[in-house]
Amino acid sequence: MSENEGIATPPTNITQTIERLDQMQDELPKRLKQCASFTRRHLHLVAVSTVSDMAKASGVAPSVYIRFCQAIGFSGYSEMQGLFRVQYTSFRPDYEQRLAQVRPDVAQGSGQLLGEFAEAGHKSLLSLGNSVANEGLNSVASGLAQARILHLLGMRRAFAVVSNMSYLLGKMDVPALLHTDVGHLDSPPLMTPDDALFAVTFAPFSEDVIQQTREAAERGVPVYGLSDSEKCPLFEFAREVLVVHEHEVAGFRALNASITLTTALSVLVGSQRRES
Amino acid sequence: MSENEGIATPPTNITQTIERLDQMQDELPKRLKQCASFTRRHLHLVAVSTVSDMAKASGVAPSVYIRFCQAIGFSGYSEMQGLFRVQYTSFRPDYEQRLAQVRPDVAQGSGQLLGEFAEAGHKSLLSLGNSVANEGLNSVASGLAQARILHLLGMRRAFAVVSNMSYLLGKMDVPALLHTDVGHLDSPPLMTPDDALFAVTFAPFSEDVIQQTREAAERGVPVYGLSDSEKCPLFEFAREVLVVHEHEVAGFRALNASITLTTALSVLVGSQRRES
DNA sequence: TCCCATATGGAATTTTCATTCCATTTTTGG
DNA sequence: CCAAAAATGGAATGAAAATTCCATATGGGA
Repeated sequence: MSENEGIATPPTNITQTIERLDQMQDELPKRLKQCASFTRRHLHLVAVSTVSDMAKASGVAPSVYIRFCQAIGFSGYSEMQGLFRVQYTSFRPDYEQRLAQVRPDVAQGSGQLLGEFAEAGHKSLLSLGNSVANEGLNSVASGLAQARILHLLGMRRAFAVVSNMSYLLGKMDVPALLHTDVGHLDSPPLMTPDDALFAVTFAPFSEDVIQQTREAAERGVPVYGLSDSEKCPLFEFAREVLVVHEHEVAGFRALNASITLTTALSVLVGSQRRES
Repeated sequence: MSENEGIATPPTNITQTIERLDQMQDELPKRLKQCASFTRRHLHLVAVSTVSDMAKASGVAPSVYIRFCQAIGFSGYSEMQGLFRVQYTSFRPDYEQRLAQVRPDVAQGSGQLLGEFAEAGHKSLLSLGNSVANEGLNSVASGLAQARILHLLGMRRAFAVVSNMSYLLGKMDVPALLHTDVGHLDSPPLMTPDDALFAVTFAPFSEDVIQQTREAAERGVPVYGLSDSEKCPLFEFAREVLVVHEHEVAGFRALNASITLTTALSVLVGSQRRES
């Protein structure tokens, strides 16, 4: 009988749960095996789902799913769910009470620091939604979509942004050229008025990027840009400049808004190109 | 009275929820403000907690917390929780089939698309808070901080991530080397057991990166990594692997969680180095 | 083929949780 | 300092979820 079999020792962490899942996979009856299989593939759902949800998704009755939890060693679904919830939270009501009062601005530990950056990320994404950028996004996209070759230019902090664009555009078969050799002489001749240049530069603005972009504009190349300031020199000669604001933590800025905006932009360019 | 005040329109996504939270912060009574404050800083807990949990953590009675949810515009806690839970359920059976027909979204317009990417960004940052990654962050940071030279490796989508790290670390005078020549022979000899290698690879995993990393590990180089899957081959030979989940829009993923995590990581490494 | 052990699904029960209600406290305006 | 309005916390209620129970189905061995 199932009463006195295995010494129902409940797994104490996710790792143990996975191990037991894998090891019992074979010796379980059909329906219970379904539970094991689905659960193994969707572990993350346990924390936020009810038994009926998990049962339905596994293709079994709720009671069966509970029996499955017990077969694994838990007393029931609740205990298993508790394990997954704790794993997600690391949170102690009693201790947190204090923190609820005051908002510490300075990062202290690492968890703290990651939290601060996540918070800054949320803020950056929020201002992205409010920003004027949205309006210009479409026209920048169509400007870039018409280019024979799309040149991407960005240094220092901006380099990650353009290299991400380069990857995305390449994936969508948009001819894009990531310039890594700013300052060299071989780049300008590559660009023609049939092309387009997308330059990214954040304050303090890279002189190389500005110079290169200015020259391209003077040669008749359509220039578009992304910056974090209205005072960016790009405004002087670019057809359109998108502006994002990245919130900072301890003097450092992540690239959430820039990456998100340029990812959307790249996808737009890709889809506009496909249409024509 | 509270009956006819505010046009109880419930927020329909994370973005709106955060906005409303920020905007109402001031005009709320004391206890409700506590709820807003705590919730704002622990958004990721909503999906996996009960009202009593959230109430206790905010330092208020459960009934108060529910009143807070209603002040925000929700009908109650359940509705609010539902909003935060759906982010986990995005690949349930029903939704899995939709993957094919996501394309049409792109055609809808740029504002739409940007908004979707921003929303996906919020979700990614939330799961970053939930992720087990946090725990390992510290140990990865100290592992990397001890390296003589920190080697950075990542291709395709991951390249933007490591190039951003390269910039940040350079700015903090941490000796970091961004490998752009994966597959060439000159790289391996550069790495010694005194160094450390940080590799980033997302599914489907780049064979070059895996190969290069494996060789380094076999040569005694401490290896750490970042991936978006528990099945990443890096787990076989890395000392520690951080895992993030990026939400996608129309089959494309922005890098919010990855960039945020690695930015925090870089800053941690920088500050740990400065201490020694 | 028949019997027994085991597995299964749905209904019944119990527990937990969300929500509302109300008495008490606190704040606001005069 | 008082009255009226709002806010608060705890107890009561209602809803939903977890768990158990039991009648039925299924499969393996005689």
